[in-house]
Amino acid sequence: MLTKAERTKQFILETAAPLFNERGVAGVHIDDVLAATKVAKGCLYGHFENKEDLSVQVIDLLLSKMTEKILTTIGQADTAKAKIFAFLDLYTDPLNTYIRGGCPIFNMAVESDDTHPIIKKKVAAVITRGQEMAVAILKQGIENGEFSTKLDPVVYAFHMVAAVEGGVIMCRAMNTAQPMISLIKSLKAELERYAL
Amino acid sequence: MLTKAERTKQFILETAAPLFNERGVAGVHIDDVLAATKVAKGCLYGHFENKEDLSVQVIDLLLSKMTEKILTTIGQADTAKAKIFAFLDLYTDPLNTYIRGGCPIFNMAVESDDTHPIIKKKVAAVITRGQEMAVAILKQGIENGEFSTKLDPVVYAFHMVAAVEGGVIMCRAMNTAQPMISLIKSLKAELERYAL
DNA sequence: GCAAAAATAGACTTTTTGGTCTATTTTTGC
DNA sequence: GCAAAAATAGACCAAAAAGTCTATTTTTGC
Repeated sequence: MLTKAERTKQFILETAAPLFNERGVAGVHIDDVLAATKVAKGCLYGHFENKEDLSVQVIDLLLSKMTEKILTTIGQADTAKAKIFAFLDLYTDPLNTYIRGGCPIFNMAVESDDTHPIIKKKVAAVITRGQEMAVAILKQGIENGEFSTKLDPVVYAFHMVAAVEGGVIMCRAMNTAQPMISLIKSLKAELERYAL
Repeated sequence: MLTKAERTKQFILETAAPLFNERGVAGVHIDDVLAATKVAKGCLYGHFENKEDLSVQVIDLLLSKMTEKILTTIGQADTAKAKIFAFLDLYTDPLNTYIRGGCPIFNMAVESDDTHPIIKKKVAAVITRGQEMAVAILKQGIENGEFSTKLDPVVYAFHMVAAVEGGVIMCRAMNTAQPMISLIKSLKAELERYAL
């Protein structure tokens, strides 16, 4: 079992995570975190060196939560096609995301690309590993006869993630989830054109 | 001709624009703008009420520059297909964007969706108008026999923009422009499947 | 060339934010 | 039940950021 101190630290991270996801690193202030957690300042600074330290650990949590969510989702499907479809279905409700504020991976990608090399590197790693995994699933699908060899896994993997993540951003900006339905359908149809 | 005051104000906006695009509203400080423009503080505050005022006017400039860029680009093409292709080709180099820092529309969409209703509204309007325009072009293409009636303009327009913008974010995070080539090719191929 | 307009330098104030410190209280886990 | 660990309240400090003001210089446009 976790010690009280470890539990408190975890609680702070979990509570701060949606704040950072919604407002970005530059948009969150220590007082916001104190207000959200209702923890005393001394307590917070007992667990984190400074805002930078807190930010990086929050981003780590956000990224690992998303990764885990995706992994367990596709882990529950058994065919390559089912895995990809299950992944796509994760994006059906962009106004009400798994973690409040949209997809943390892309939120952090946008904020960090010109400002925060440490976070940028972490985000790049997550995106790259995600692409590799999607590619592996699609290759597997080709090998076991689910998909035609005409399917280019690298191209489809990139296209799929780019579309679905771009779609989330558009939907959130326009305040409507509706376009995601046909987008996901269209991405599924695209893949199905290579089904055997 | 513009008065000196008007030219200075415009100069400040133009110089501050890439800063805001790279760092976001919360990430830019007045001193950054002063350093970039080499203008005196009194001068800046003579042209803008406060940071909020400056920010909103910078965002207006960013959005209108992008809109204008897209409009002139597709304006130079004459068929519906050529217009769409010309639009897609705008995204070939995500590491070296028209305005430094990526696409301002999506940068601002991500930052503002949970934080800045005024900016969010402006961004939503630009995205919506963009979608309407793409749809109009595609409909035109169907009417004049370029595309089959099986093409769904609304679905394709959303899919196309979402993919290409999501692709830009991924490429910038991973520091590579390469995947955009095949993404754009793939979006063009998708459209071409409806060509008559 | 001159008066008005614009910009400068930079000191100054205010507000916000980040971070420290201490004495006290609460909680934990044996 | 008790000592150690953890958390609190909140005063305090430091630094950063926003914004004001003034006296002076530069520029503009007739």
